[in-house]
Amino acid sequence: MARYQAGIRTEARIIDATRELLGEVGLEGTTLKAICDRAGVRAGSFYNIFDSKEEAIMRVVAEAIASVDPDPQGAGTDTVGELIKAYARFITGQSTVARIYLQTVVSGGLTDNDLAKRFLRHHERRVARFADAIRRTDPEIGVAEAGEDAELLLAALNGLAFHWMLQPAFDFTGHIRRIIDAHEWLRRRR
Amino acid sequence: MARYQAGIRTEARIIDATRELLGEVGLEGTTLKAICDRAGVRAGSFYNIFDSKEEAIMRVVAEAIASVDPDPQGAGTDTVGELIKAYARFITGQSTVARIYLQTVVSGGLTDNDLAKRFLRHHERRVARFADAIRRTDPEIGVAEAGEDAELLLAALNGLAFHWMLQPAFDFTGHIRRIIDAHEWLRRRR
DNA sequence: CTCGAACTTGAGTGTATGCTCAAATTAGAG
DNA sequence: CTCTAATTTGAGCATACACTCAAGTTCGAG
Repeated sequence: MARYQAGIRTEARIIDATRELLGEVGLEGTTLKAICDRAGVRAGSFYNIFDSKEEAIMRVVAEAIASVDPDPQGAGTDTVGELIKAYARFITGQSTVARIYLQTVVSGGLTDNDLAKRFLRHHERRVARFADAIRRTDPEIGVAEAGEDAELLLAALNGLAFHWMLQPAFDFTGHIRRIIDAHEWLRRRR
Repeated sequence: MARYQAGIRTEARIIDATRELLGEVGLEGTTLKAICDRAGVRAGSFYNIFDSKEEAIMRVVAEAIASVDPDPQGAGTDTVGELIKAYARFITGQSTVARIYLQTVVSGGLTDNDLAKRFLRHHERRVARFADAIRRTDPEIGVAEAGEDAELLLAALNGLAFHWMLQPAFDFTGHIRRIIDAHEWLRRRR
């Protein structure tokens, strides 16, 4: 834990370097050497501040999770459309953090139990947020149905985000508009 | 390349071991030692058959990609509902291969250019397959619109599959049914 | 300015990784 | 059975990995 200004600056450089590397080369390429080279420090400095490389990585992962919802205070007032647009802004606006979110959190969870648990808790909060927004617009639909709608929305959003990450020429925002339209149409079914 | 029966058996054991490990511990845990231990061979035997560890892994990845569509001969005749159900069967019925598909192919693509290209080609074929099925049922809709619908369907399917992989208690098939229903409803809009 | 705490370096540790290679063993054809 | 090709083993190579540690340097308070 850094106490002097110098240490605090070093800590920030290490976190920045870790974030960039996770976004560029994923978990596998984010070695201690790569982090230290990019941050301009030696391993001993790194371990003066962090107990392990994993600690630095989990800091960046936690940051990425926190970034998906840029407006936690909006809970209880926002609409589904606003939530969808906020997600789209996150994905297209902060591509490094978004890449870390998708790659490390989502798929890292397939092989890492801690990451899996962390992501599931986060996902549940996201589903609940969307379901609240759905029921606020349509109070007559049940909690379970709203939850299912929220799951489908989030699944589609995540799937589109993956495609966009792989192929930046993919028309992500166009498909986001279609999701909003489709959601509106399905509302009229009720 | 194995020529005698003994070598052919060894090759199969290595591929089986690689597949299991990729499904259980992902790319990072699939070390040469782990593969050889599980296959019951030494490294020298491995390198008598494969040029590199990567060659064995790409064999298994190619197999996973080929497995997503269990019925390539159905192209031109199948319905969207059938394609969706086939995907669901793939995900729930072969969990090791499905896990490899999602984890290695889809998200591995975020950091590996070869995997990314490979997956994008595969994804385009999948989108085209779904779009064909959509237009077969609704010939009046345009190619572009059918392609967009197909993208959304596949995005949602992939997103749900990720959730199911992370949390087997998640009601994957229930959500698949809702996707089929939603798709039918959106057809009636036209 | 001094002095102790914090930070940084450089050199190293122990272990794991993918891969090589020569000798030993097995397989398969005649 | 012989003999050659194929396969396998065991021992090792070179390198990379996360991390340690003592000495040197910088920081910050008094």
